[in-house]
Amino acid sequence: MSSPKIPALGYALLGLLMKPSSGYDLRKVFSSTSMKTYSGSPGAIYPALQRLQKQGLIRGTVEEGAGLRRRQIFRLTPKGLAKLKAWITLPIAPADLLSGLKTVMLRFALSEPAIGAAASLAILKSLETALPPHLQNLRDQLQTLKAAPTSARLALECGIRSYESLFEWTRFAISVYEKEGKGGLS
Amino acid sequence: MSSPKIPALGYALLGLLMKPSSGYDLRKVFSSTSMKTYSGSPGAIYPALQRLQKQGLIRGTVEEGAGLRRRQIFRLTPKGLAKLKAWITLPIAPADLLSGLKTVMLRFALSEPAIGAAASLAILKSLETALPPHLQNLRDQLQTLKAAPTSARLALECGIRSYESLFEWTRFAISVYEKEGKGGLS
DNA sequence: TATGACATGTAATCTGTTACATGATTAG
DNA sequence: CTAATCATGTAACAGATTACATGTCATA
Repeated sequence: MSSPKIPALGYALLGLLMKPSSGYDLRKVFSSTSMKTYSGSPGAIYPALQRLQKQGLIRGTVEEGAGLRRRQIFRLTPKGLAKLKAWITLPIAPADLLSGLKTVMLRFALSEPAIGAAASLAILKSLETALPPHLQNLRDQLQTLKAAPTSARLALECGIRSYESLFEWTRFAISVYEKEGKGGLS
Repeated sequence: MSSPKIPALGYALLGLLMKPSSGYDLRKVFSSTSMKTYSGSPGAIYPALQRLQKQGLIRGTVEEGAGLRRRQIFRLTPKGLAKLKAWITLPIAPADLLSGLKTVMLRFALSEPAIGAAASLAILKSLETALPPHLQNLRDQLQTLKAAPTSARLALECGIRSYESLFEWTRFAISVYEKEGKGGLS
């Protein structure tokens, strides 16, 4: 009925808007951090903000402080926060692993400020169980490439190593959260 | 004058067409291997093939063998092969590292069959020199995040680890090619 | 002859890129 | 006063996704 799919950029914006910001602020975040992947071009951000506002997920208010340039500050609405939380807590599908991990990592990065450490741990645990089958998949593919050019085999091996490294990171991150839990934080 | 930019999917198709194939063959490759990232949906592939043909980079011929279904086989033209080679040998820009490595890895995977082992080695060497500054960048960013939520810091650390693992792979791949070189293989 | 897999495509829609346009404010 | 930067946008265009449409061949 009422939910036109929100693209990755939209969720990135919702996540950043947990702290109220202007479009220009958001552009700066995108272009100064490793979130560049989500594109900081004005032609993407401003229309995206308008769409989110039209859907009632954010609300913009024009600042009118003395001597200030016209600046519109956007804030999450309750509905927007709910959408964001729902997206973050989505189960991790095998397809999420195939199509690059940017999306999953964005969800993880936002999980703690948006929901809490428990949600972060949940994502990590489900990553931990989703990764081994996927790795086995890739290793099987490598077997079928014995006759392929060296560069093709090496490229696949690069992918395998990167998922292995991701797996190790996952276990490390889990241990961080479990120590934190003992310490009584959050 | 005559070169409308070719998107990643276009180059992926050119690369696969070093071995003449039909659109359906290509779709199967995309959906059965880890090249799924380049989308194997018919609505993307068939228009892309038409564009490449319009640009004179590939040429399709309808197979008419007895009892066969209508199948169009596409082949690289000399112009298409030249374009592919030019793309593969492009210098590796810092921006290529930021925007995910899919593109670089595709170029590497295709480098050997398209050009030869020397081209593969060249890509690896330029990766080896491009990576350390980028890694330093990421580590600096991590320093500025000391006050950020744990999950945000961990996410960045995941990125760092994945680039470290890529760096190790690069050195490994270089050693593979250098051994091969000694062995006298092309 | 009806079903399902093969093989190719088209149409509507959405999003992002690129490049440009606009106006306000500060620095020299 | 002029130039640069801040801050926001718009317009034209290309490409991808989704869903549907078409026709052929093999099998039951």
